[in-house]
Amino acid sequence: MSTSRSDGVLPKRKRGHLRVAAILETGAEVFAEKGYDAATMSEIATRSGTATASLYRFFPSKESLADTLLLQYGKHVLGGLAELRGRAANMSAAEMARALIGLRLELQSQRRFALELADARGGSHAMRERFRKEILEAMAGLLRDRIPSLPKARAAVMAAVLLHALKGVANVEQQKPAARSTYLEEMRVLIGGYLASAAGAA
Amino acid sequence: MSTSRSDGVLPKRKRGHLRVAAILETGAEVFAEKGYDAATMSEIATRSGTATASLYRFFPSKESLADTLLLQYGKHVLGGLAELRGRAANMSAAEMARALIGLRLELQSQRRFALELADARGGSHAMRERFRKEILEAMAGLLRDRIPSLPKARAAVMAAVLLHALKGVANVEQQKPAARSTYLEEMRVLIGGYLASAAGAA
Amino acid sequence: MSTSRSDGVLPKRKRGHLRVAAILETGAEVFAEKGYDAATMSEIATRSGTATASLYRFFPSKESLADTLLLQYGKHVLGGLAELRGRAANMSAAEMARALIGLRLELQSQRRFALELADARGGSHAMRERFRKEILEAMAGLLRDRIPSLPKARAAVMAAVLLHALKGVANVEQQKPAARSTYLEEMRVLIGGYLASAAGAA
Amino acid sequence: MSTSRSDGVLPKRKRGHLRVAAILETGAEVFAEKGYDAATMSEIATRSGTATASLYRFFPSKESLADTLLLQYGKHVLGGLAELRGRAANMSAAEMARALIGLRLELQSQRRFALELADARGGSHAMRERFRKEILEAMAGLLRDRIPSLPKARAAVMAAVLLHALKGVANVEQQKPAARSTYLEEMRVLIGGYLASAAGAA
DNA sequence: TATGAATGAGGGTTCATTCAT
DNA sequence: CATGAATGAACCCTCATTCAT
Repeated sequence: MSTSRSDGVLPKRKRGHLRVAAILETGAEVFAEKGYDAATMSEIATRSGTATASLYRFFPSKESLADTLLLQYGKHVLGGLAELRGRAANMSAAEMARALIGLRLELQSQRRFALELADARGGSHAMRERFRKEILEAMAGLLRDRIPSLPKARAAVMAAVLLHALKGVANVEQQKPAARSTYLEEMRVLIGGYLASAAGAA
Repeated sequence: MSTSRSDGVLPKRKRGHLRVAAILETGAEVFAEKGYDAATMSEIATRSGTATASLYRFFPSKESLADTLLLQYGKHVLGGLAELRGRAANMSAAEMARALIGLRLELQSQRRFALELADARGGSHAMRERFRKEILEAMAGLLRDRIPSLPKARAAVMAAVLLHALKGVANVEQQKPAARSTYLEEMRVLIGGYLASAAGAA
Repeated sequence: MSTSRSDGVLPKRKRGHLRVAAILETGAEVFAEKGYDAATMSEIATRSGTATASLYRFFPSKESLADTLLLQYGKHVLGGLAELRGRAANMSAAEMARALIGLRLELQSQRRFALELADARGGSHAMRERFRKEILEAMAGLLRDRIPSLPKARAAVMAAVLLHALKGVANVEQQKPAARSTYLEEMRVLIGGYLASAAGAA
Repeated sequence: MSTSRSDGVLPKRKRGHLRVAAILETGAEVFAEKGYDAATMSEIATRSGTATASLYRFFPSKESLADTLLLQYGKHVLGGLAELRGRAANMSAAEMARALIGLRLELQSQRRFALELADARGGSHAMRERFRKEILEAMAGLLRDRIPSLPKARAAVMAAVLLHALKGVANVEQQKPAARSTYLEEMRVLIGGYLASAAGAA
C-alpha cells in the first residue's frame, strides 16, 4: 500500500491541501451515509464547500475518491494490526479480543467513514480486493504469531471468520445507548471464545 | 381488512400470479447481482419477460418491489426460526450452531438471499427496520427457549451478536472452493462457542 | 453496407418511426451547421421536438446517430454511383462530369446533411473509414468501366483525386447567387478535363 | 496606429516572444491533431510549458488563439502567392500547377497547416471569412496576371474552383506511401488541366 | 508577474416513472 | 389491460475562463 496517488493532481499549496482534506472527510461521511452508488459527487462537493469541478481537480473520478479513502482506511487498519502484532504473542485470548475490538472502535470513531460499505460496493474492484487481501494476511499473521503451530491454510480461513466477526463492532451504533457496553462485552465473548478455541485446536 | 392495497393491483388470475412470481424471482436475481442501486427496473422487466409499464401495475415503485422481496425473505427466515424454536430446548450449543448455519445456507441457496444486500441499502427504511426487529426478536426468543434464565435485555443484545455472526455464512462464496467446508466448520466453532458460553453465563 | 442497426431499439409503431425520421433529419441539419463536436444532443432533441432521453431510445450515443446518418448517406451515394455505372461506358468525359456533378447536387439538396464534415470528424472512425473506402472503390470501378486499360492502382489514386474534386460542388452554396451557375460550369470543366486526360493517358 | 491591442498584452521582452511563439507552435500542433473543438486550452498550456492562466495573458480566448494562428497562416499563404505572382506571366499551365502544389506542400510541412482544420471550424467566423476572401483575391489576381483577358467575375469563380482543388493536396497523407508520388502527379494533372483550359477559354 | 486553485455552465447519458395507443 | 414511447430530473465529468496568492 504505497503512498503515491496516480490520480488527479497533488495539491501544491496550503489551500489545496485543506481542500483535499475537507473533500476526503466529507466523502467518507457521504459514502457512509448513503452507500457508494447513492452518494453523489455534487453532494460531496456542496457539503465540503467546493464546486463539483474542484473535486475533479484532485480526484479524477468518483471511483478514485473512494479508492483513496479505501487506501487511507486500509493503512490505518494495517498500521493498527502491525502494532498489535508485536504484543500478540504474550496475550491471552480475552486480551486479544479486547485489543482487536479496541482497534476497531478507534478506527470507527477516528475516521468514521464506514468504508465497510465501500468494501462491498465502493471504489474499484481491484482496490477492494487488494485491501481485503492485505488485511486478511495481516490477521492471519497475527493468529500465527500467537499460535505458531497453526497451519497457514487454516489461519487464512480463521482470519476470514475473525474479520467478519470484528465487523460486528460497527453495529454498536444500532444498539440503544443503554445496551452498548453490554453489546461490546458480548462481542468480546464471541471473539475471545473463538480465539481461545483456536488456541486449543492447534 | 379491506380489499384495497396501497401497492399495485391485486392479481386476480393465475396469469397475474405467475407474472408477479416471475418479477419477484427476477428482481431477487438482479438485486443480488448488481445491488439495489445499480439494478434497473428495465432490466428486471426485460429479464422477466414483462413490459416496463406492466411491472408498475404490480409494484408501484422500485422501492416497493424491494420491500416485497424483503418481506418475502423475512417470512422465510422467520418461518425457519419458528420451526427451529420447537427443537431448541433439546439441542446442544453445537447442534444449535449447526442448525442455524444450515438454515442460513438453505435460505441463501434458495435464491431469496437477494436481500442480504437489500437489507443494507434496499427498499424502505421502515421495512428494513421492521424486518430486522422481527428477526432479532425471533432470535432472542430462541435463545430464551434454550436458556430460560436469560434476562430479556441480555437476550436481545445476544441476538444482535448472533445475527451478525450468522451473516458471515454468506462469505463462504468468497472462499476458495477447497476452503469452503473448513470455513463453515470454523463458523460452527464461532457460533457454537458463543452459544455455549451464553449457556454457561446464565 | 447492410441495413441492420445494432444500436438502440428499432421503432415498432408509427409514432416511433416518425420520431426516428425527425431525429435523423434534425441531426443531419445540426451536424452540418455546427460540426460533429459542437453539435449537442440536446439541441438535436429540442429542434426535433423530442426530449433528450428519447433520442437515446433509438440511438444509444451521439456517435451512433452520426454513424447512422453516415450509413444512410453512404447508401445514397453508392446507389447513385451504381446506377451511373451502367451508363458509364457510353459516356464522354464531359457527360460523365456532368452526371457526377448532378448526382452530387442531388444528394446535397435531397438529404443535405453535409456529412462531408462528418467524414472529417463525425461518427466512429471505423464507420468513416468504411464509408470512404467503399465510395472510393465504386469510383475506381466507374473509371475502369470507362477506361478498361486503366491499371487498378492508378484507378484507385484517380478515384481519390476525383472524389476530392467532386466535394467542391458543395461550395456552390458559398457563391453569390449570380455566380452559381458559372461555378458549376467551372466544376464541369475541372472534372471533365481530368476525366478526358485520364482517358488519353491510358 | 496606437500601441494597444485588443487581444492580450504585447510581449515586450524576448521572454514573452519566446513564450508566445511556443504557444502558437503548440496550438497549431494540438489543433491539427484533435481539431478545434476537441483541443483544450489546458493541453496547449501544458504541452507548451505554460500555466493555463499565463496562456490567457497572451490570448484572451481560445478563439483568439485560433484567429492568430489563422492570421499567421494566411500571411504565409498570401506571401507565397505574391511571390508566385511575379513569375506567373511566364509560366505554362503545367509549371503553374506544379508551383501551386509545391507551395501548398511547403506550407503543409511547415506545421502551420494546423489551420486547414481551423479554416473549417476554428477561430471566429469573421477571421475565417476575411482569410478566405483574401486568398481568393490573390488567386484571382494570379489568374488574371497569366490571362489578362479573363473577366474579373470569371476569375473570382475560377479562383474558388482552383482553391478547392488545391486543398486536395492535403490528402496525400491519406494515401499509401507507395502511391503518394502518383497522387501528387494526378493532382498536377487535375490542376494543370484546369489552368490550361482556362487559358484556352479566354 | 506567474501560477495553483476554483468554478459556472454545459455535455453526454441513464433511469424511474408516466403517457397514450 | 398490455406495451411501445416519452420524459424530467439527475448524474458524472469536462472545459474555458477567472481568481488570488
